[in-house]
Amino acid sequence: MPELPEVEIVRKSLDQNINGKTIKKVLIKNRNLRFEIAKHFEKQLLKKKILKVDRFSKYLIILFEDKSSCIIHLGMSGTIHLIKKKESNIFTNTSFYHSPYLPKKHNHIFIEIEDIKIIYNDPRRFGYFIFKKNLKELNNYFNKFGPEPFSKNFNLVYVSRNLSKKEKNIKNFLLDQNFVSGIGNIYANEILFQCKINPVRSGKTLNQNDFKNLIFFSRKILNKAIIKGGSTIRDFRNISGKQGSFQKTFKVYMREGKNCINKNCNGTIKKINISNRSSFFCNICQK
DNA sequence: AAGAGGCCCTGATAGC
DNA sequence: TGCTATCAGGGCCTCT
Repeated sequence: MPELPEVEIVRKSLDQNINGKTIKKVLIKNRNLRFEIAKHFEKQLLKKKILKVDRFSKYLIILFEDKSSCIIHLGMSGTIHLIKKKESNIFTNTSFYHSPYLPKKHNHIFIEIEDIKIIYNDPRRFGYFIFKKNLKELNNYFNKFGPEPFSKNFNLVYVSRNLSKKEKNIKNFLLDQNFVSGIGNIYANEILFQCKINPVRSGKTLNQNDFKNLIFFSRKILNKAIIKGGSTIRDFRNISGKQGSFQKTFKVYMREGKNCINKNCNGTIKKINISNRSSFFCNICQK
């Protein structure tokens, strides 16, 4: 599901609902996610007051008042669901409204935060939760990552220095989180279309104008996706069950065989495999 | 050292 | 209907 825009949508709605509240209960039904959830995880979260919900790249960061934190990665299929406590029962028991969007299977983690219950669902179990004791540990975790597209560090000098003379193709560069953080397969395809760059082009064949476009359109596409509430393919929703709409504006992703949307271009959208990921591009205007 | 590919896992869909 | 094969928004690990 989630690239940077989708994770940002989740972050925003999660922050609005749990900011300033205290964790009352943690229940883990299945510890066997991408990495096994640590033995003392429940204890580490219990009674922690939430300062804010942050995000870096495709990672959610629940920051606590004592500067400890919980990193959440949603993998390919992770979703977070939010349920509010029933008003009428608030003093009598802990029953919550049932969310119509809560799947029946694969609900692995339940966290009660005062009048809110959040539930982590993940069929493929590629996601994970990690607790970090302090800011130093948290920062160390993201040390190896490249800048987000929005960062001032993702600039012409940086891109030029990293791509020039490299054999690796530009599609794999955009997916390489050590080069730039937060772009996944959908947005990599859409960004390259806007840049008019063929995904198989190697870094060393690109010029300064290509680098400028890569920076500009990475920012533009991700920003636009965030404004549109992310992309809903398969069943992505924000934690309140609302769908995104950026998928309606896909220019190449999932458009194999269709006409290029650019006026004056007679091209057709092609689909090829690059490092086992689908790549969609116009065979004429992406050179 | 850089880069390609396998693999972790379940579910949806297509084809027979 | 039911089988099998293929593919999916990520990224870590291993091998060359």
